[in-house]
Amino acid sequence: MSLPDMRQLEEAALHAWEHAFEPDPASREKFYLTVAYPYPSGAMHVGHGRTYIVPDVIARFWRMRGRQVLYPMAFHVTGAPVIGISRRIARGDEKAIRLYRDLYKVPSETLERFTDPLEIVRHFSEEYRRVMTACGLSIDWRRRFTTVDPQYSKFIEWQWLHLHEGRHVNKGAHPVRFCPQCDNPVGDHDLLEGDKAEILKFTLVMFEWNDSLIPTATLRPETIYGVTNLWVNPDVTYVKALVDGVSWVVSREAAEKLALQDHEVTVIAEIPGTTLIDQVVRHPLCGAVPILPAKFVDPAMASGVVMSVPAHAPFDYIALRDLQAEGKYTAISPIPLIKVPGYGDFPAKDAVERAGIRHQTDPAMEALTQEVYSAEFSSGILFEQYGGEPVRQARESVAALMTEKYRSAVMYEFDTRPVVCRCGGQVFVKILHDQWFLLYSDPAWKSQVSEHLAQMTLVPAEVRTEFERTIGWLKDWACTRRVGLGTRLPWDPDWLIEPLSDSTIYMAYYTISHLLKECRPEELTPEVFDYLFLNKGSPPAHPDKERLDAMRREFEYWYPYDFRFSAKDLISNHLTFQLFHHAAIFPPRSMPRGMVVFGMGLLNGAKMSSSKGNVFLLEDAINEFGADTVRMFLVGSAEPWQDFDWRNDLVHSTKKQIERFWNMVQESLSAGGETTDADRWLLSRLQAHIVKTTEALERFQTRQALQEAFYAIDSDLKWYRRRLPPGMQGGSAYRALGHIWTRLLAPVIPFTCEKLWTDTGGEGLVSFAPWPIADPEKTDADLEMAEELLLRTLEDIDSIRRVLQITPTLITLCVAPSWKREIFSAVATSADKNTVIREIMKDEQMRKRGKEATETTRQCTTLIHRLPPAFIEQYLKGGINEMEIFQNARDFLERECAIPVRVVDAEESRHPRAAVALPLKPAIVIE
RNA sequence: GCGAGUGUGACUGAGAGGCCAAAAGUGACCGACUCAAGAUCGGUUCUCGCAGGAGUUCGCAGGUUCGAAUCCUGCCACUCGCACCA
Repeated sequence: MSLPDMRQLEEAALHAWEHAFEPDPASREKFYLTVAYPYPSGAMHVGHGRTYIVPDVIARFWRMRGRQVLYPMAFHVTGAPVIGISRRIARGDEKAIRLYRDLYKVPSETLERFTDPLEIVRHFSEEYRRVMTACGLSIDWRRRFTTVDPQYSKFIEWQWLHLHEGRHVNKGAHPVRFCPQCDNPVGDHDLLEGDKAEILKFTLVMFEWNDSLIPTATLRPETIYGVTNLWVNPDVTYVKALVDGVSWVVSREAAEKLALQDHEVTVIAEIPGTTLIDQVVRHPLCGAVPILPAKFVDPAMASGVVMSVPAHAPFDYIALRDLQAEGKYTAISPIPLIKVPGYGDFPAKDAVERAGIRHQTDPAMEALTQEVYSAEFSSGILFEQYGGEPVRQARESVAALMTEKYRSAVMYEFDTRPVVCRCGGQVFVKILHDQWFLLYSDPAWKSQVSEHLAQMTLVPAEVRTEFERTIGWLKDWACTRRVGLGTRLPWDPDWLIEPLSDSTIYMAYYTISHLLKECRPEELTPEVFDYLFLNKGSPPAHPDKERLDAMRREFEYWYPYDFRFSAKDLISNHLTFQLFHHAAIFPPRSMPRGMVVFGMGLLNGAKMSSSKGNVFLLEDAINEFGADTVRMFLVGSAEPWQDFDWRNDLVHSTKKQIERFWNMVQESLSAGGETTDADRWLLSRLQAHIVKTTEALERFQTRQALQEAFYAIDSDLKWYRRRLPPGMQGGSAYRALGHIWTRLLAPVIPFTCEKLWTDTGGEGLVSFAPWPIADPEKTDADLEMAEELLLRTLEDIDSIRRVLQITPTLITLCVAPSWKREIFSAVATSADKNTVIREIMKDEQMRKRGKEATETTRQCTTLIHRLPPAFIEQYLKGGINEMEIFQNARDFLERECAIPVRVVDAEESRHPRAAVALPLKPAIVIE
């Protein structure tokens, strides 16, 4: 059988598909699906392939179901990454150049132009489009755009004016990780060290010392009432600095940090730690206390000075105890202030003693501190004289009081240090000003989103809890940037809109993007978009009202989108953000309907990663295996939401399977017109496969669909061929099957099927051919059961022969007699297995058989348990005549067994084994 | 650490209280066809068994049930997310 020339076949199909997938509003029902548009900063690998191919399979399926299907694509180019890449390439960074030249195979003359960031996205978006087309994606390329198109910017401006009006954006100060060397905030992925570090908010408690203030940093301001002393590290050099005009004493490091946190700082003098020891300081809430020496005080931690609450802080307790053991400061005793269940007056002391800790440096100290802190926070209550509030509340109220009356300030610090930037510099906390925030923390907004989420279809269902959690967890999002590509904030043009924030409702933009290209950007005022998307106001005085109305119709027709497809790592940002923005901008009838969340990709068992070079480029895969093979492998190796593993050996075998399919359909073209039982059986089975394939695709189960549409039919054909009379190549059903089979597989392997469709006499493109519909008339359950019975019997014969050591010369099948069938039916229909035997024995004929009858009842009970319920149900309907089935199939059975086969009624046989015959399980006698 | 999810035979992966020794595909082995290799086709692939059977398995340890890969509890391992970044 000649194999298809895939390349030629692909070219022919691509030619036929040109402009075929450019849907306009129609009277038919629509199906609008979107994917997260790519950021084209590198070449596509096979992982990307799946992201776009799975939705394409779904798109093609619904198109064949008669829907008007829209599958658009665009390119996300806003943000900073390409700027970084172009800089690295410009400065000759080896690693970047290797990645682009060797892995992504960018020609050197193109690479030279990559010093311009726009060249990078231009190059790769062209590549994306080329490769996506080669994959057979049924995308409407007329609607393609990039996020720096001037029309798109107008759309973003419109959206943001609404967000502003709706009070969803606000300006504020915000602490961020900041690298003074880079002069920029640093994200997680920019850190060499300390990527787990969180920013903690300390309260600076101001102690007075001579003409200066000594700020001690604490997370527990309420413990001020129990302060017995301060701790200062005698080995550290402190500084006296003017902070906003007031003299403070802090560590040198602290002075630098404070300068980044909204303070004007001038260092005046150095003060050795030793100078501070034994000095006396005052605070209105605890009176005068001395400064004591402690080595554990870290100058890099917040202000470098801490207050000591030995009753409640294990570190403080043990440090004081150690000093007192040397006979120093014996006059100081811990001051309790919090009542905690499970502890005495001095929780720190209890904890230390319970844990048997002897020394400050004991590694268990951290955990112990945490234990005491959490206990006090969750169930501690301040003593009456300190207000009697639970710690939880007191923490807030005491901090507020100190800020208001006692000059306390806030200082941010990391919980773990050091934090190091990719450039090697130390990272600090800086307070950014004038930053704009999307107020995702707004409870009203959150609940609006939650309510909508409850009505959405989510696939797989398990992701719902993750979405719910994300909605609850989201805090305000800093949504503006100073650097990068993007649209400027309309009311504050010094800021650029952050790239995740400009990609939230662009699915609406697709509906009109092809028509917008004709519009001059300056015509696209907010009123125009209000009219288009919100049906607000009358059409503004626009030079081309007809075009506006055409756009309105597009939007009204397509929106809302039916499904959005995206990888699961986007749940906690993009996928949830877009719900917030839809809720803020659109009325309920335009809200998204569903989302499908994908798993991640592996390559030969290891995580795919461009930076590690562990990628397989999609274009290479297509060239090597053919687009259909790549498609079939990607949708067939795992369901969309599962992680999948690209393995070359499995891809190879996928290619062979497509070839087998091709051969079988070609072969079916020459099949004869005779109709045998096997043909009726094949058609009957096919109806079920049609139903199951359809249901699977409706649920996005592409793997399941392929299992039914390919492997299940394939294995039916194996049996079919076995059943055909010798010499017969294939009957009428085989021929009919080819025509249907081609359509069932068309969404997955459209290139191959386009050609086969033509060959099998289909009209037009298979891409638009009607999806097969199961014909219940063709289903014959009795026939299917008869074949199943034959198969089971053959298996039984086989398993006997395997253990048998004689060479058999004759097989006798002994069919169960009618009285056994009666018992079988009685057992199968009885509700109570315990009384059934009594019922049976009421019959006189059965009583005569005595022990034989009870034994048969027992055997039937066991057998019924072991057979599929559907099988038994069908048997009870009465259309099965075992004797007839086996008699009719005698030729077949003899062929299979290669020895004579006799079929008799069990009662006619004198062989002792004949007695074990049961309905659906004839006794087999091999001699 | 916190949150969500996953853990099945050599591998990928069905399975959602009795049809389960557990689908399908891959791999491996054996046969057929070939001068031969490949492709293709047929068979076998947990252990034992001279009659269609029995035994031991579904991350680990318990529990519920007449009965558990499937339900519950605990533990272990892996994946994803934890934000100013696409």
